[in-house]
Amino acid sequence: MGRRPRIGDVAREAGVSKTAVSFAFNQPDNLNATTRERILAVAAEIGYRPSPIARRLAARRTDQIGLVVPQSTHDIFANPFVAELVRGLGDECDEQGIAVVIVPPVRGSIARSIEAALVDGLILLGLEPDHPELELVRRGDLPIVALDVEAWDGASVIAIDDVEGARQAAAHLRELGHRDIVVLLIARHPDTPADERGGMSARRLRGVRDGLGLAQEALDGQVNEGAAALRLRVLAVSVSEEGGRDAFAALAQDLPTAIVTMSDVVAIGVLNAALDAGVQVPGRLSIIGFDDVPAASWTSPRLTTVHQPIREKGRLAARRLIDAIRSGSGRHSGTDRLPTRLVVRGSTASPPVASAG
Amino acid sequence: MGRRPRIGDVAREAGVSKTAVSFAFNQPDNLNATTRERILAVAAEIGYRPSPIARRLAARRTDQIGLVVPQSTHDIFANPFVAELVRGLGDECDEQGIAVVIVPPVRGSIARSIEAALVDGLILLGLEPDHPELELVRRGDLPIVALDVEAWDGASVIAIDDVEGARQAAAHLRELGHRDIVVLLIARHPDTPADERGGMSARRLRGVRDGLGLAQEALDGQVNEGAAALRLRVLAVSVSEEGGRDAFAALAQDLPTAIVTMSDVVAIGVLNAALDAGVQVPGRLSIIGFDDVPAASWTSPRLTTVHQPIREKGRLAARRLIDAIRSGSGRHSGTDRLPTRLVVRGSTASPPVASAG
DNA sequence: CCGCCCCGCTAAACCGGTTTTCTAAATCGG
DNA sequence: CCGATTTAGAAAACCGGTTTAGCGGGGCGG
Repeated sequence: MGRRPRIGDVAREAGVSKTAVSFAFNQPDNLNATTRERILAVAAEIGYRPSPIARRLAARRTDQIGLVVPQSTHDIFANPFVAELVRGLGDECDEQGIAVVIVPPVRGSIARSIEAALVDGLILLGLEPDHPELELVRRGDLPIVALDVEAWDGASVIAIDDVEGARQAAAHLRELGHRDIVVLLIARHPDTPADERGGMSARRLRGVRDGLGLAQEALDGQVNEGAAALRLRVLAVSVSEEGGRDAFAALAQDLPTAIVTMSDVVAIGVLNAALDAGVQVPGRLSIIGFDDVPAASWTSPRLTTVHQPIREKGRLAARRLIDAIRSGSGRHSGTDRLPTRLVVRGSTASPPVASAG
Repeated sequence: MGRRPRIGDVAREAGVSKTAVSFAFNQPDNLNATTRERILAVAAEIGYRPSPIARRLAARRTDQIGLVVPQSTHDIFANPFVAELVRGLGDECDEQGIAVVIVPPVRGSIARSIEAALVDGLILLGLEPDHPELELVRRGDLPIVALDVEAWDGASVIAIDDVEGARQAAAHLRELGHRDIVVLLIARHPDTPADERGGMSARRLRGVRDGLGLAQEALDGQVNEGAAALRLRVLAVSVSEEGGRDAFAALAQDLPTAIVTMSDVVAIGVLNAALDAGVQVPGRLSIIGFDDVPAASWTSPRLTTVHQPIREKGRLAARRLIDAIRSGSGRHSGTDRLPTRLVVRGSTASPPVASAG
């Protein structure tokens, strides 16, 4: 008899039916006050608590939503952006009594973890609509909200104005007079050299080229003749401080006058590596971040960065998803595009007057 | 017929029993290869996918663990410590195919959210064993791991050497010659003025007093006569950059020469407020953090702080919890105490020679 | 006094799977 | 050729609740 008490145990002990016990917990008004009290007393006495899983099975809802991420929890949460996003999700979910569960790939397969996820809906971060492992999601009936994609059939999209943000960043550098610039894109997979073909990186790169006044066909961007010679290099790095440090190390032999990154944490890595190497920021090297996470204004110099409303993004994603879940249709759609803006702080300045090389 | 296909639909369509369908997915060896293929083909065709909830009900496990936090997700994730902890949890959980769900209070009640949590076990953060709302947890049969408590009956504990860490921080200040020090404790609830009675704050405060060579009875710590006059003030702040800024503002009229905090994010807030106010760090004001989150070495000056192995703590918590769940007994115990150590960086120095007042 | 409705509760169906028990047919050894 | 195993899958019980349909009795209006 050491097992967990079930609803039947309470019923027997209180001399009522299972229905009555269920009513006592969920629809008290269906019961005479005396009976209800007796049932609750018995339940308390034998330590009965309705099983959450059984409850959720019958209710056909889990009251949980999943945040699907393309990499391990370890890697993903190295980016302060994600913590901010979760804060935003929490704003909406805590209020609605919905729990957030993290859904990273399990043994390399994101399909597997989604398949097993105990959720009523999904928020997709860092995943493009044509991702091979998402066939199941595309055909499935689970409501989803996709973050930072161009469009997603049958799902709501929360995006930002990537192109404009990147354009402003690049224009800022151009106005300062930079002619030797490196763009650090985000490496989706460490093996993929860069992701210029589609998705967020492509959009932002387009914005950078536009802001620099470059033709878009200069895809490999070696040396490009503008007014003066303009040199644009593109690298892909992993999204972490380490990634930024690695990029700096790789560039140390032939440092540009400005580096524009697609993530503050990468920018911070570049900044720290530069400071460690005795390279002056912004005197010798200008750095631009992206996201405007809180830590972007904790550095010295504080980071010039493209601001996006991360928490608002999370809050909105949760709200759209919950709406879709409640409406019950499964398929839904619509795009919310949130504004970006360049925040000029201390990590950018004009390039050094005598540029070697 | 627009409803989601169930196991029975597949069975009927394939001309087999529900058992066979279940076997096809879970115990393929029990089935003839031909039959299995046919079942899987039918399942794929009609888009059948076993219901995760029903599965988990029958299995009597959710394959989820909860991270119970005492405040809203919004507030909790403002502290980079939490993101680091989650990274650690992920190291273990991702590998084991266990999902992590965040369990914040729902409408102010943490008991309610725990009651509804779809989990096999809980990790308790920032909660003391005598918390009034945890009666259910204490009596319940759910395995739990408590973080940063002295002891927890029937549960595993992962803790650090708080006292020694705080002692080292204080001793460091004493050696530098500071005689006017403020300690910023963590305000558990905004209304509670300080939490000196028990728990982590009490332990760390004890460590600080010890490191300063003060008698422990000087609990209200106004002015205290040591070798030279030693002034120790204690404040409680909320754990966020804002909390640190607020504390600085409150102290601006009567600034100490050193502030020791119980959280890096608070220290960063103090630092930023000081820099904004033109107060030199560490020249005029020394600041010590606690935790050594990554951001502690992103500031300038970099933060002197008490290091604790946060990710290791998370990893170990997850491991202990999963072990307890697998062992099935429910009750378990044991304490892992992880080391702390003072990391001296740039935010501490000797106090200014001519100390006004 | 009769029929109707409402109250308070029960029995049974249901949520959607897994697992145990069991049986018919096929295989095996002797 | 016969009894003992093994194989392949079916039937039914089970996981632990919620929900629907329904029933007996009391109060009410007519």
